Amino acid sequence: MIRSAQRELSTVSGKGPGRTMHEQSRTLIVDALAAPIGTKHRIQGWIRTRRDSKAGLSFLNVNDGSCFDNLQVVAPGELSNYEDTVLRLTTGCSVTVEGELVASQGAGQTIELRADTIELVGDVEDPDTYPVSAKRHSFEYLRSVAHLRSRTNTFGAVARVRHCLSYAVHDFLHRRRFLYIHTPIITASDCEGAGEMFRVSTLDLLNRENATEGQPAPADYADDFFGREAYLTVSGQLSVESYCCSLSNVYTFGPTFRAENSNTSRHLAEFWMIEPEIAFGDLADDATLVTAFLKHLIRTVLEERADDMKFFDLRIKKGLIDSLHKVVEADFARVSYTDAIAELEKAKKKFEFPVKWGIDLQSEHERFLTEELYQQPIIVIDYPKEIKAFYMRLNDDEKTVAAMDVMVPGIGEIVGGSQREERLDVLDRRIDEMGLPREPYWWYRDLRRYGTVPHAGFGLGFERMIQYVTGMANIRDVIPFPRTPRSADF
RNA sequence: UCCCCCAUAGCUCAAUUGGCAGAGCGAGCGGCUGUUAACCGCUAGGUUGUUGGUUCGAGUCCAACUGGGGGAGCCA
Repeated sequence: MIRSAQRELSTVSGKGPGRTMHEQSRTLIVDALAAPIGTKHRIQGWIRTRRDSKAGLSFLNVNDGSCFDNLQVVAPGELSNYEDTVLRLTTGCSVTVEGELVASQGAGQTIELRADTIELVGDVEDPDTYPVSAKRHSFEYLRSVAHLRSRTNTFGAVARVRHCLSYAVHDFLHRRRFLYIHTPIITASDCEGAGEMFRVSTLDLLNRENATEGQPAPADYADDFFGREAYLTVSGQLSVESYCCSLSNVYTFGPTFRAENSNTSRHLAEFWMIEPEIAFGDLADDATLVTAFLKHLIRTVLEERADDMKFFDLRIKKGLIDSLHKVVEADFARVSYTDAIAELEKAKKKFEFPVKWGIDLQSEHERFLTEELYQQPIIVIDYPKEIKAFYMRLNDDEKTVAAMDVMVPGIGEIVGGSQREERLDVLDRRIDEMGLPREPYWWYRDLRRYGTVPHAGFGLGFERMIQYVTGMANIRDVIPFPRTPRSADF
């Protein structure tokens, strides 16, 4: 596919036989901007703006997504197609430009490409209705043209930061000898216990073969594809625990699906989650890992995407870079749930939800703790067992479990984790207490019957991390094509 | 799912008590200029989200629906 697409493109630009990517004579703009003056380049990208000078030349800002900055192309009036092509280029047109890098006479940039040839690859049908014209657009509007919004500064920057973070996740864990485990997307029973699930089925619910008189027949999952009910995963954790109990340090990084009817700026029906799991480790190890992990991600983005981060700092959230630097330097505060409740009770602030030991922390409580009291990311540990999942390890006080939530200013909860209950008798007791059936967990319980080990892990919401790092207010703007209730366009 | 708010030109928004549909940006054309948030002039651009209702008359008032935003819950 790529080969033929390249051939097509090469034909359009009249450059002879097709080339594969690595043979291509194309210079990406990120490389062109770093190349020495006097070198010749062939660049390809999309026009951001065109400015004409009646001194007989035009300026084209061209972007190809390889970095934040555009390359300024100077188009001399002597070009054979200056009148009929260059002067008709509009925002969004794709072009191939060959020329020489020269020192720029203007302000805004140090170098520019003086064009020898400019070829129009793809025209813009109607500049008046081009959806991402050269003006400010609201994020709400851009969501309705999600197929084109990556051509804007903001969404290009988000995509590059997203890639950088994604790469940094693998890099950090790989270097610490974690193995990347591909846990299943389809799960066969509702035993993951993390909320509403999407059903996976090949049954035609609207046209049952055995429907009679408009009366639908009852579902019989024995006839379904898997011969039983199946769902999209809400977490890879239980699966990855099994690999943890043999390969030691492991992680998942994949799509996750929640059918919750959540309509907020920090929920998606389809999102990506990173779930490391460490063997022979406890909650303290888990907290140490998550701290180093988050710091590494932030540090990497600040270094490798300085161009995009500068933009976010300037246009999206003032002071963003400073606050991220502080996070990298300061240690995260670790506070027990019990102490956090005490702090909230002491606080002069009036909360809508009254504070009392045993309650789940509400948004307003989390915000107060991380944004006002500590003013940095905090790790709250040891929650009451009643408000946490069955698999979390029961502490010696018999009242709390070894759970942790990491909350950050502006987002709230970004990580949820725990030490897992490795004692079969305690696990069984907890399953019973929560009114869950033991049977579906047979394999999970097996892990505790055969060479059980203390282990712990956490789940990091990848999009929330991107939000935190970029300052983007809405989670729908940090994933290419967001899926939310009543919305699955593109 | 609950509460509040919104829907008018390609986009962002105006429109007086219910009385002729407006501006800025973007776009097209022209002028000026090694330009870069350019600047100056002209032009085009509308079934006011959908359906129904009240009224002599509805962008404006009422109802339902659809879509969107903010907050809450659930969570990552």
